Amino acid sequence: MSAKGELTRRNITEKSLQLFSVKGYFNTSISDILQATGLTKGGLYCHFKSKEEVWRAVYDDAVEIWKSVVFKGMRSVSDPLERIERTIENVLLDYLGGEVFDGGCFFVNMLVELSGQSDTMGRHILKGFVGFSKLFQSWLTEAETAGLLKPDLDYREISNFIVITLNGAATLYMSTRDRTVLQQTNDQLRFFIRQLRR
Amino acid sequence: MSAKGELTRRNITEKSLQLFSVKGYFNTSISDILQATGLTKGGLYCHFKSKEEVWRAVYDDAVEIWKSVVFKGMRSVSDPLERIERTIENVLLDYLGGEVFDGGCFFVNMLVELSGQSDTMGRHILKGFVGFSKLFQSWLTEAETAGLLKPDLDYREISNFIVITLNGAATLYMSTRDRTVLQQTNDQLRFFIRQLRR
DNA sequence: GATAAAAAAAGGACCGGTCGGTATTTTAAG
DNA sequence: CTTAAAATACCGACCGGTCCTTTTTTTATC
Repeated sequence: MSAKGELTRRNITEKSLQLFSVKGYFNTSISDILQATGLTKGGLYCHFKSKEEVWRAVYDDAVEIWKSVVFKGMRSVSDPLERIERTIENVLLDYLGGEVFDGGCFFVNMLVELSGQSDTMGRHILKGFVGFSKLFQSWLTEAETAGLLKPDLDYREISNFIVITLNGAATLYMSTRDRTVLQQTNDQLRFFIRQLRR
Repeated sequence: MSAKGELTRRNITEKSLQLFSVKGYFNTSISDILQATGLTKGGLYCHFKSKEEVWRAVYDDAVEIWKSVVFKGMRSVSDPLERIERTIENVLLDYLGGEVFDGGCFFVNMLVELSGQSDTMGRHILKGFVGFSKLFQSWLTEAETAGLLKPDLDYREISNFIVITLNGAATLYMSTRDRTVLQQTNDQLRFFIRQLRR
């Protein structure tokens, strides 16, 4: 793969990422991608052997972009509960509010569209959300060993609740484009997290 | 419209409702609907003049079904805060947990798929969610006048938060089919509501 | 209640266009 | 001169929708 090849491949995934975000997987056609990239079919299928393979590359790219926004400067936050608060804020204000992807949250959109349609793709996305919840769980455990938490909390339930709320905010913000939705959700979740402190 | 016509029309909307719920709007083809109903094109287009019109009829049906599940026996609940709790429980355990629609929540699925794709359809769905939030707001106002609430609460923010959480639970349950997600979300929201009492 | 006219429902062939994907050829870079 | 990248033409299948015909149901008349 030459330098030029690498470049067009990146061009394909970048443009496809926005198309999939806005139009969804099924309603984005190969022709849409060709038009956006300025390629022809031969050019595209030289880099990917199917539409689904384009999607997988797009998904991997999207994960990297998401991580870079959501965990920005997170290493320096030592308090695990504050780390959770900051991550939530990054998701809501920087990732969603920053319109990182044109059509809202790529992952939520794909989860809704592809769950029950494509087992493999659906599971692929779900794994990401489960991993996100598990990360919160690990931070809560960290907080527990540091003696920061009230007793008898269900870390899985709490983590799932956070992820659920973030997902819900993504769908409502995508359709309303009302920033107060993000700000208010952030306020509510911050209050929720602070209640966990002993 | 004759008696028989009414019957097949209902047959079309019933089958299409499940198809749209599971496969989404764009990925459900007219052929899918024909196969599910046992009709041919002439038969279908005798009752609806386009795919979008089928969808609108399906949407109206879905609203009625949703209402009948979510507001079941709600008239007899005089305490507005309990009414909110009961409605939330109905959404989570009866509507979502009861698998009223095969593919999860028809409305959330459609909101995600159609927002930004079809302005008219997207707005149509969004209006439903806004109305749901406004209903909670009116119940909170009712609770306020009855002296049940803590002071200085933002009813719009609270109502949106409930709707957001319900939407998030719908997406996560649809993809996991894990009932504990519903039960735990219900617990969290009930706790949240009870904190509002003075 | 039988009968015929009118209307509704359904069938089915067909339309142009688009779908994802393939095979072959041309172009350009190393 | 080799090889990767891109262009082009093409494939069968399917898309939503139209048109016209046939069948069935409803309605009006006797």
